[in-house]
Amino acid sequence: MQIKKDEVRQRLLNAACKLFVSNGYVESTVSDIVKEAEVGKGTFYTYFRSKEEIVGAIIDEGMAELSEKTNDYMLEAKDSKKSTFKAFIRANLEFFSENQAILKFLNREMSGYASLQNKIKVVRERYLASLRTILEQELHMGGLRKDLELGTATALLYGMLYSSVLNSRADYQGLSLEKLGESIVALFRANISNPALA
Amino acid sequence: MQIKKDEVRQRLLNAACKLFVSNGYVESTVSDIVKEAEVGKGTFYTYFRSKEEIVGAIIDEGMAELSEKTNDYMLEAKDSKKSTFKAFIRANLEFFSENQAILKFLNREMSGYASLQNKIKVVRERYLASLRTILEQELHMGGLRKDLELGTATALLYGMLYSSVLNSRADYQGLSLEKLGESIVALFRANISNPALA
Amino acid sequence: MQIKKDEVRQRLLNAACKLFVSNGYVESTVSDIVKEAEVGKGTFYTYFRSKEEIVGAIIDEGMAELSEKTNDYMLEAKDSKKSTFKAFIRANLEFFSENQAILKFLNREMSGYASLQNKIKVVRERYLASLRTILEQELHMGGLRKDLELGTATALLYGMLYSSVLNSRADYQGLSLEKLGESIVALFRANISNPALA
Amino acid sequence: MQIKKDEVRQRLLNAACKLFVSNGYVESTVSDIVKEAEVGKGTFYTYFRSKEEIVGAIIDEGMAELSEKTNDYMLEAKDSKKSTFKAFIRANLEFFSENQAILKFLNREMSGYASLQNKIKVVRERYLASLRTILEQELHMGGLRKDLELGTATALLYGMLYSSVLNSRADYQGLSLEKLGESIVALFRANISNPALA
DNA sequence: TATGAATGAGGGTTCATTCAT
DNA sequence: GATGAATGAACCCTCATTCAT
Repeated sequence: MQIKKDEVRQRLLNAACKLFVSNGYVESTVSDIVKEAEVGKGTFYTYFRSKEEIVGAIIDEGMAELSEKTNDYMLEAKDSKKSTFKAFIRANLEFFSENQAILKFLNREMSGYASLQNKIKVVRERYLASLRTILEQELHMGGLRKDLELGTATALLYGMLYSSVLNSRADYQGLSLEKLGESIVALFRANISNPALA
Repeated sequence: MQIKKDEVRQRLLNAACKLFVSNGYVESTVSDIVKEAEVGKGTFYTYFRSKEEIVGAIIDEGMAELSEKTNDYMLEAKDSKKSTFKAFIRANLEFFSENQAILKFLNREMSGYASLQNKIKVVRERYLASLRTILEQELHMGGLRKDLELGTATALLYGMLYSSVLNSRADYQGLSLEKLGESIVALFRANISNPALA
Repeated sequence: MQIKKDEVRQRLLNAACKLFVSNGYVESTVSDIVKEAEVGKGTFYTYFRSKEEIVGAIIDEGMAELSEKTNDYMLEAKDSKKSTFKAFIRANLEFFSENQAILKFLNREMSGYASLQNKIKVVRERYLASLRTILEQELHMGGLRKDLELGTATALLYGMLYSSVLNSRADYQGLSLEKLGESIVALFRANISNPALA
Repeated sequence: MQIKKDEVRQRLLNAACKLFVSNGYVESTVSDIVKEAEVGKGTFYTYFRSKEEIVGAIIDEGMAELSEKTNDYMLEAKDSKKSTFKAFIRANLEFFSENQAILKFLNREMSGYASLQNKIKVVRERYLASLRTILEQELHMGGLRKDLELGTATALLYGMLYSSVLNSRADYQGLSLEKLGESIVALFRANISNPALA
């Protein structure tokens, strides 16, 4: 019964995610979701108190996955004594690329639904903290230029990653994740040609 | 008559913009807009054929203003023989800062309303072209590091400007536009320690 | 001024009639009417108190014309000592044929607008009275079968004329007014087996 | 469940029919219909996709019923070796009297609603065909005067039935369906003086 | 627990009518 | 008198949510 219950919940979650991503939150009705999930309409309300609540659940799921992956990448980088910064950037771009749709959806709909605002804010702050941490580490290892204040650097890194994901497919088809990652790292590197700053 | 007419139109435009920004497009009803604009409900349809149309009008107005300002800044920079790049970055940050709300709205809602998609895409492409142009000019003047491909640089610059605006107020209250602008320029400069380019 | 005033009134009347006939009453807006009449919207209300009132005016105009024609026909028939009955039937069919469009409109929309009901009822009663009169005359002249009560006969005659108009063009293209008129007369004639009357 | 479902549907159908007849299609709002049917507003759209669709349903249901009744009457008349013509006329008058709405629809009270035009046209043609058939049968049996062409007779019969019903209630309260039916039959009879056919 | 018919608040939009110019 | 911008009541319809089964 527990198994069955969770299976239905997951079906609803998947259906909602799929529809939200392709049609947007407002244009995806509860009727659409239960039809996609192949359950009765009333069943939706057995698992989620409201349509808004299921978005929260989707975010939670996504962030859990992101968190897990990020940790994996960082551990892996540490183990292999590689640049955690470069690895992190690359890992994030890849993750975002894989989850582009849901990220676009979250970005798109983050305002306008008061009850979602807080959740999304928390999520972003957590993500920014992880960016800051990795920049801090890299700074300590001497790999970064020193003319940037950490907060500023974090914000700019966030912006680059963020827009890379949101716009990449549509506008910069020529840009590979590889190239983007390298360019971002390069921008933060002290100065590759100037040994005094390297 | 003409004056009165445009005044009402402008009131509706302002009201819609304000509400779209704070509540989102879907959550802002025509009833809300006319209440905010202090006109009758039917009056909305004297000036705009539909709720969707007013969004188009908002974008048009905003882009006209942006275009005008950008041209002004570039001319001014050329006249004073200053770095057009630095001036441009600063000008854009300022403009975005002043029009943060509408930019947030546009970013947020660009999907999900098919009829708006095209307009927004065009607008973004125009903006990206202007970024590319300014980077190209700076590159010719030897002020930019040469390890970045132009397309990549454009994308990253866009990302930085973009997220700076979207997130600055809420999350990085400490960051002044001044500092942000300088940091962005610095990231793209060939060599920060070279006083000639500073 | 009087002339001008009436000209505008007539333009509105014609425009309304044309639009009502082709699009129906509900689907013809006051905006449409004033556009067709090439006057300002407010002008409509200088000449008619409401949209409903203009329908009344159209009916009045039509009935005045019908009344005039009917009288002419009856006088003519009396003068030439012909069967006023046959002449009347024929005259009515012709008149209906010429005014088919507006009659269809009136028939179509006669219900549903309380304020029109009365006017149309009066008009129909006046018309029925004229039918009754002509049948009465014919009866006195011995030209009609005697197994029909006058009221019934009037109602049935009305029905035949009525549906002839409403359906003729669309459904019975083969039926000439000539044939229809003769058939109707024949039905009411005293005895078909009487060759003299056939 | 099935029973309940159809009961609500039928309540809506009855309410709509009643209101359409008394107020017309345009003046009968969905709100009116659901109020009359004593269901919630949304319930209307559980059973009918639109206000227009319920008209189609009314026509379909009505015509099915008419068809059934007509067949019954004709069979019964045949069995009892009575005049099928007389029975048919009487049956139609009775049915239309009870189902005035159908007749109004048949006569396109609702023109201007393109999607209904076709349905109504088809229905009317089918009905006219049935009138023609019954006249043909009667003709073969020698019960009808022979000076009428079949098409003309059909059109005239339609007109008599039509206006008898539509106008009887309002205008000729004195005329019973009985009397009307007899008069119509008489008009078409070969020879009224023949007591055997009277 | 699962269901889906029932619900009604609220949405965008239309249009007859008014009234200041 | 002529105008058309302004108006808001009323329309049809949607959909998140409830609840009896």
